[in-house]
Amino acid sequence: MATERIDGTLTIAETSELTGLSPSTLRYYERIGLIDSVERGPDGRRRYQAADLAWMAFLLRLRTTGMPIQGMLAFAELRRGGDATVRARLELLGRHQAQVRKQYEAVMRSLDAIDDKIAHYERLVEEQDGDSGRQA
Amino acid sequence: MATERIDGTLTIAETSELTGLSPSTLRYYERIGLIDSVERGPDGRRRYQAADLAWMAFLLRLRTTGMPIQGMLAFAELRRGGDATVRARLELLGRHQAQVRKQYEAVMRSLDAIDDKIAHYERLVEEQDGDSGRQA
DNA sequence: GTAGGAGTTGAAGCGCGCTTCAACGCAAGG
DNA sequence: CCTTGCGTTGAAGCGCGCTTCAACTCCTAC
Repeated sequence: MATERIDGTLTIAETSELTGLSPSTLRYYERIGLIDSVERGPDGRRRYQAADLAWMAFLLRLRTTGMPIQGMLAFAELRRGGDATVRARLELLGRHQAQVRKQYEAVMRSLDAIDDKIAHYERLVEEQDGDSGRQA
Repeated sequence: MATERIDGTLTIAETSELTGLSPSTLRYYERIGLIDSVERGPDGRRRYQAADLAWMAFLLRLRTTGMPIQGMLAFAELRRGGDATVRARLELLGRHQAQVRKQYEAVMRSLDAIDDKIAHYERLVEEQDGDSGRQA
């Protein structure tokens, strides 16, 4: 960290480093309302707080599990609605989870089938190796 | 099946029905070389054979596990190369599988974290319910 | 004063994976 | 003959999730 600030805030570059999101993506997420408008320093530049980082970490988990931006946006909007929306958020997450698990099962079934294909190819390769002496 | 054909071939509509791929997608896949050029009836229309269906089923498994079209295309091209490419195909599939498993570990970790969030919200909801008598 | 580096904005662009469109062909049925 | 339905083609369009670009503003160091 080149310029350590006395408050715990981070520049966009540092936040980018920590989250793995590019500065452009950070600005993009803010623009579309996925991240609440970030505080600015006296120079007009963004200063990310710990709370922002925590929220982004959560967003990243949603993204990792395949939630589309529209879904994350819906969650972000509920969050802005405060305590009254807790139940709705719970439902949103629950539905997402069920969906992820369902998809995961489909993926695993396909992966098993691919396994079979691999086994098939392995037999082929063995035959080729075995034949190499006998063939022309 | 409205018009059963004496050979076992299928129209594009029937193939679409069976695979879940739209006719447009079937044509698109053929155009980009993901599916080998399909035989035509005397009227110039596509007639899908059993072998085509089997290949598509395999492609769908690759797609379900998140392989991008470029990857499937690479596999399709190897397949056209015949027996000589069996080892390369094996490696391609192996790399893909390792990647899928790795990614799904990340997904599962995120899902666990989301579980925690859900548990957190559930506690909140209980508190709200419990407080409803005591609060204004 | 001036150059460099990090940041800002709005708008345009891009790669992916299809989907849609427009114009046409062909065979069967009324 | 003419409509209906299913198919064909090449080209354009689209939604998603960013990324890139151009023009500008600050601050710091020299």
